[in-house]
Amino acid sequence: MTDFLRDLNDVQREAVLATEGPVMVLAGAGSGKTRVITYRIAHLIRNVEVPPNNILALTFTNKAAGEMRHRIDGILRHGSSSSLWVGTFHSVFARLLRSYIHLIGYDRNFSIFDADDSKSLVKQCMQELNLSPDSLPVNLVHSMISKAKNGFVLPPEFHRNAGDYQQQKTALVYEKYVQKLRDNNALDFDDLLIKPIELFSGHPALLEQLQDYFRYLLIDEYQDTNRAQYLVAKMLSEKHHNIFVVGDDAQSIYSWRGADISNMLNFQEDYKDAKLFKLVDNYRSTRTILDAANSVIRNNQRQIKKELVANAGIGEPLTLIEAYNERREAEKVGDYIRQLHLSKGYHYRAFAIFYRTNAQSRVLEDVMRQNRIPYKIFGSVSFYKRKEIKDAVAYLRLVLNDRDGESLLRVINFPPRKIGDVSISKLKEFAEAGGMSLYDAIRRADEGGFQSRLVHALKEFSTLVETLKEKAAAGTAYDVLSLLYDMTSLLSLLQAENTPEALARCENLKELLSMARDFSDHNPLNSSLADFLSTISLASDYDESQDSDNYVSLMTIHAAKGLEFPVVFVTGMEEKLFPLNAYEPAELEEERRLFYVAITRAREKLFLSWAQSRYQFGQPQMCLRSTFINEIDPDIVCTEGGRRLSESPTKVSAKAMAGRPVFGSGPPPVPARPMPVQRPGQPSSSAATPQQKSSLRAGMKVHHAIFGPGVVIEVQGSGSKQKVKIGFRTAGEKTLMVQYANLKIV
DNA sequence: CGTTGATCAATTTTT
DNA sequence: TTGATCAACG
Repeated sequence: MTDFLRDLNDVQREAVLATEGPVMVLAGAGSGKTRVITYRIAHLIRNVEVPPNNILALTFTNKAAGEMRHRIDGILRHGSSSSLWVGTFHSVFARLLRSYIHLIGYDRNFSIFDADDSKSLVKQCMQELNLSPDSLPVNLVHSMISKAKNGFVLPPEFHRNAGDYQQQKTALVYEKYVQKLRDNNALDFDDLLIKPIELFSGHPALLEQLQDYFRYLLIDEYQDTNRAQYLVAKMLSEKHHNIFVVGDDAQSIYSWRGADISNMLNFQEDYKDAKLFKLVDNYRSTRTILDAANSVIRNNQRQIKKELVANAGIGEPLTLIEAYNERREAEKVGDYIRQLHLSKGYHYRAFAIFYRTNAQSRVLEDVMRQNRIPYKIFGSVSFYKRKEIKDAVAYLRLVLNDRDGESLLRVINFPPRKIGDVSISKLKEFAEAGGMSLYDAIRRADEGGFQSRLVHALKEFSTLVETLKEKAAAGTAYDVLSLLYDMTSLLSLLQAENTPEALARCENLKELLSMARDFSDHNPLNSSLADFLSTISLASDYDESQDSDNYVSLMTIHAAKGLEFPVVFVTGMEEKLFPLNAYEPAELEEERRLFYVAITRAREKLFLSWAQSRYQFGQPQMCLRSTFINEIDPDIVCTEGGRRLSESPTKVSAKAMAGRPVFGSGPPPVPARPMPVQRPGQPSSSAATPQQKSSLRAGMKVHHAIFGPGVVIEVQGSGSKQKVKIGFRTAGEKTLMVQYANLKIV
């Protein structure tokens, strides 16, 4: 009966069996965290005989939720996970809110605004409040509001606590923003966590009903919960106290998004009589890799002390790759991959290349392509963020919820139907004056005193939407979408453009259509437009499981959490890149946890690489090796030559050179090793131009690739920001940035 | 009303 | 370097 529990080690089993009361499992990297949580659920169902629908398991990604379901089905008989509540915080609460949100004055067909939508709403609020984005950047306001929401700080409290100018103004925007969301009958991502709290506080009977229903609450990646999530979990578990959380404080890497590691550190105070289990037996990595991880994380103050214990052999030392610049770095990584692939038989899928920032992926990608190494970049532009997809989805949202002004504005002139900014502002005024939503204003366009051409265009638009609404009432998402494509001739318009981009967009739209069809097929009971929209609003590309294709994986370290690879390259190990500008000790600690995550992804081999110089914002910058390298025991790190770091003669101590541009106005510093020979046919980098730059003088005759011949009138500034005003024979006067102008002196 | 060119800014981003 | 945004044109 309890056969499956034999797969667990002692601590894991105890954690699984402690089914009653609060439990926290501190699960180090690779210690079988998912295993514990899935086995516990299986145990609850099989042995404790808890009905599956009384179990709620919350994760952070859809992928993790899917994985969990899959593994539970593997332990129990297939399909037994179907009535379990397993999902992300966001998707589970979105689903609950569809049933109960009318209690707090929303319509059940609320739209879910993604980050772009909410940003544009913030922008709109700021415009209405006459706040210039120069003194108060939209992004800052948006992130302050989001942080406030994640911390469950509502507008009144935010207003009270607002200190400086920015906070005070943000408080005003925040109030307006909340009001506008309501007018749009929309929730942003953060609302999906906050609204349940508001709902439960105002409706204790409902809360109690749910407390009894979700008798067993399990939360994965607890170190990443923010205050709102903490509160909602606390509310749900208040009655029965069966809250089970799993996490690793050392892998908390989302504090900048409001994740609060205190939730984990204070668990035992928050939940009286909480049991604590520590999983430190690692089943993933070699001892050397774990030694490296342990020695790095030891430098953090704020943590629960634990050291991972290896079960695998000692393994090989880490390899430190030092390269002249980021291009060489990428080439070296490519060389190692090819060599390990050819001589040691590693599949391409065994390799992962990590980087701190997305910008670093470009060179790596170039080099992989040149070397014919199959690769895949994770987390580039999401499918759902593509313009054409957002446009099509906006139609669907509007059909479901015609108060959704964001969506309306997206599609009112898509495909183009001659309704421009001017018409839209007139329409807005009309709506404002009549206290209507924009869509109502459109429906009553003939009363607005608009030009008849505009009235006609608006009527046509509302007829389209109304027809789609009728379809939505009876049909599936697929039906609505295909009718939309038909009525707007979307696909043929794109095909007519006949550019590669237009055809790609066309393909994407077809893909969306087939997704809608799949969705209806797989969820015959919940295939309404609302269900489809919820699912895709809360989906991301990170959910894509790695299929069996054989490629090298390129991703940011954030995206790598939860994954593992036999061979890992951590690139860009440089000061100010990794750790990325850490102004406060807490930030440095988070960067260190990120490094810890990177290290612990590796099973067998770990390479760390850095470049002495790297282009940043188009400028080559001198780089210093990351201090994180020094935190690893030098006995377990080798240079490419095979020497232990501990035996290496020189330690770079070039603090004085920090941040200095490689090619400034003065003579270029001598590189530590000879410059690589410029390959023929390769575009020369800016290294070739400094002499020209500094030698430009007024009166010189120059030649420009586009504007042709001209004479220098004036030289402004120096160095990288140098500009030059040139009178061209044919093109007239122009002021150009010297570094990009590519001028030839005649 | 839609296109072009200048200007400016630039982490990480589970949902 | 890229990309996003906005003013000035056609």
